Amino acid sequence: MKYTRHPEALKKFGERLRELRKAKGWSQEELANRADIELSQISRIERGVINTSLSQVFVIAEALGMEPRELFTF
Amino acid sequence: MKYTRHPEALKKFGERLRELRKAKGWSQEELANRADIELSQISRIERGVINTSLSQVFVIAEALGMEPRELFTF
DNA sequence: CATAAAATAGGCAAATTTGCCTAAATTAAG
DNA sequence: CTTAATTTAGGCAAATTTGCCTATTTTATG
Repeated sequence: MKYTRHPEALKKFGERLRELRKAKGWSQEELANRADIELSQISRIERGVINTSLSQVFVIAEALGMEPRELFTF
Repeated sequence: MKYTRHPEALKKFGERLRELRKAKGWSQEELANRADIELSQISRIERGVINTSLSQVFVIAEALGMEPRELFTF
C-alpha cells in the first residue's frame, strides 16, 4: 500500500496549528514569513489537505516559539 | 527556497524512534509490519536521512501504542 | 454597502518521498 | 568461527509535496 494517509489526524493537526497561530494574533502570511514557508502551504496544512513533512513541522514550531511536541497536543 | 530540511531535527527524531522501538524489543521489521510501512523506510527514518510525512509519524506512534507527542520528546 | 485584508483554490514544474526489490554490511547468537 | 538475524544501501517508477503564481472567495473593518 502506497502513501499512507491519516486524514483525521492531519485535520486535527491543522486545527491545532490554526489555534496556536491565532492565539498569537498572526495571519497565515505572518507565520509563513516567519517560518519561511509558502502562504498557500500554511493554508493547506491548516485545512489538513496536505501530508506535510517533519521538517516543516519543526520550522513552524520554531517560528511559533514552541516545542514541536506542543503541536501534537490535541 | 524549496524543500525545507532540518537535518539535526530529523536525526534527533530518528534516534528517539529507535530508542522507543528498542524499548519494546522490536526489530525494524516488526515495527514496519505493525505500522504497515516499508522496512527500508523505517531504516531511513531512524537514520534521519528522510524527511518523513506527518501521516507516517501518526501510524508509527499508533503502532507503538503511544501518543505522537511522545515521539517529539527529546 | 464598500473597501481592504485574509484565506482558499487550482494549475504547473521540479524536487522529494515511498514502496518495492536485491545486495551488501553489520550485529547477534549458537 | 559460522550461521542467522537485523540493518543499511541503492536504484527505480509512481505518487506526492512544495514553491510559485494568479484568481476567487470569505472575513473583517470603516
